Amino acid sequence: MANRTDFCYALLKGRILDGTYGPGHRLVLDQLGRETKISTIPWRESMRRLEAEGWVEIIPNVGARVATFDAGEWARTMRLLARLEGLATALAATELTAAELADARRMNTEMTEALADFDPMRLSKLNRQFHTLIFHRAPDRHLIDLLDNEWSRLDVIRRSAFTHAPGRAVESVTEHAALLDLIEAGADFDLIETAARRHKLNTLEAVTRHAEAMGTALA
Amino acid sequence: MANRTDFCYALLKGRILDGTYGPGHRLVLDQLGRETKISTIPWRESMRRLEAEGWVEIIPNVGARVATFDAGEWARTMRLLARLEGLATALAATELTAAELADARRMNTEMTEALADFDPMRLSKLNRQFHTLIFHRAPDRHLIDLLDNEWSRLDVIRRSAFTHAPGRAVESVTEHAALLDLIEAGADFDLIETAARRHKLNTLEAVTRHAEAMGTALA
DNA sequence: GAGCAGGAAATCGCACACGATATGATGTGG
DNA sequence: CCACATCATATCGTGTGCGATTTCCTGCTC
Repeated sequence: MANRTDFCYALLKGRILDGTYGPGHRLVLDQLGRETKISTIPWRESMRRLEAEGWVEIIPNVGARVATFDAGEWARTMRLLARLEGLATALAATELTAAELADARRMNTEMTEALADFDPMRLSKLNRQFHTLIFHRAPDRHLIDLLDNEWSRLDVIRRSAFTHAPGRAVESVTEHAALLDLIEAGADFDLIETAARRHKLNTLEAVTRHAEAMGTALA
Repeated sequence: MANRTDFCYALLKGRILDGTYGPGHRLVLDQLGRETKISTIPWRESMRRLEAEGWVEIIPNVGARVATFDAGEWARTMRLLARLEGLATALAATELTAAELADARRMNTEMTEALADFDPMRLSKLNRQFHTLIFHRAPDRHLIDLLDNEWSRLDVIRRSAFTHAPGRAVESVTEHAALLDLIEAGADFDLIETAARRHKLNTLEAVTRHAEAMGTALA
């Protein structure tokens, strides 16, 4: 622990991401301070940072609470992520080593297994790992940070809004394979960007269609 | 002034954006505190927020300094902005009223005047206003915040790296008009997104080409 | 003169204390 | 019974003070 502010930040963010502090949960400074024997100041500072990142809302003189996302936020995040990840994937394409691509292929194979085992939790984790492995090689630190943030946001939203489309996972694995083929073949930048964007948009559209069929408004 | 933290945040950010505190400028807590009769705590909190937004770098136990962007940051930001603004413009298209579109047209006309007057400052301001007017109508708060941040980042970077391409402004005005035509004609979402993205990428490519011709590495 | 130990100065990090503010409960007039 | 002023309580906001850490300077050793 370099300093307490970082410790508080990590603790809060961890608890928001893992659901311990759900949407709307009040974060009371004194309370956190008493529980941890850390004064309110590091807590307060960590909350400022979380606020700027969009995880917490602070109302002056009233307090902080964990951000709550409305029903449309999942769709909006996916829509944005499609563009960001399209770009990052195309940028990463020429940076990925053969070993990394092999890793990605392995993950995709594991996804097939998880699919056969009806293990959606594992599937979701692998999916994120797969894409994270790729876009983390994009030579653009800022873009990577944005992507990490949006992915985390998706995870939190998913807990409250059950987003799912039957059969989509199978297609997804196929699209992953096709994407890797493009990258290995040294395909054109725009081609890879479009494929990666399309991949995310396909999920978004599948889920939207399914939600509509179930009579649930999503946006 | 609701509270001092917000005041400090606004002051710091303003001075970073207007260049008073240039890249690398050290932000010493005690010093700011003494100058303003505000204790270090609000300063420190405002810096946490600025750090999360990417304007300031804080090194534990050492201090904060205004972020410095390397030569490639302008290009990376434009590259990202192209995608974000493409999306936002397409989203905004159906939201824009006739009055707002008329405003946008007027701004574009003013740009022609500024162009004739060789007034690059005014040109740049109008250009940002033009795009801001449009993308602020996108029904996605988070996306708008990201865009505002990236545009500000551009402004700061521009101060250190003089980015320019002769003749590009003329084309830009033409492309603006074409973009407005598409929007008014109720063109397809993808068409507008592509046009808006292309518009930004054209600037990026023009500047890159010009920089290369001048022998200046940009990326 | 290079390298390292020791110490001074600058600055950060954080606890504590108390004033300021918001919110909800209580009471009063109509 | 409702509207509104009053007050109690919870919680935030921030000034002050001091210990902790880093940095840099100095001087000793070889």
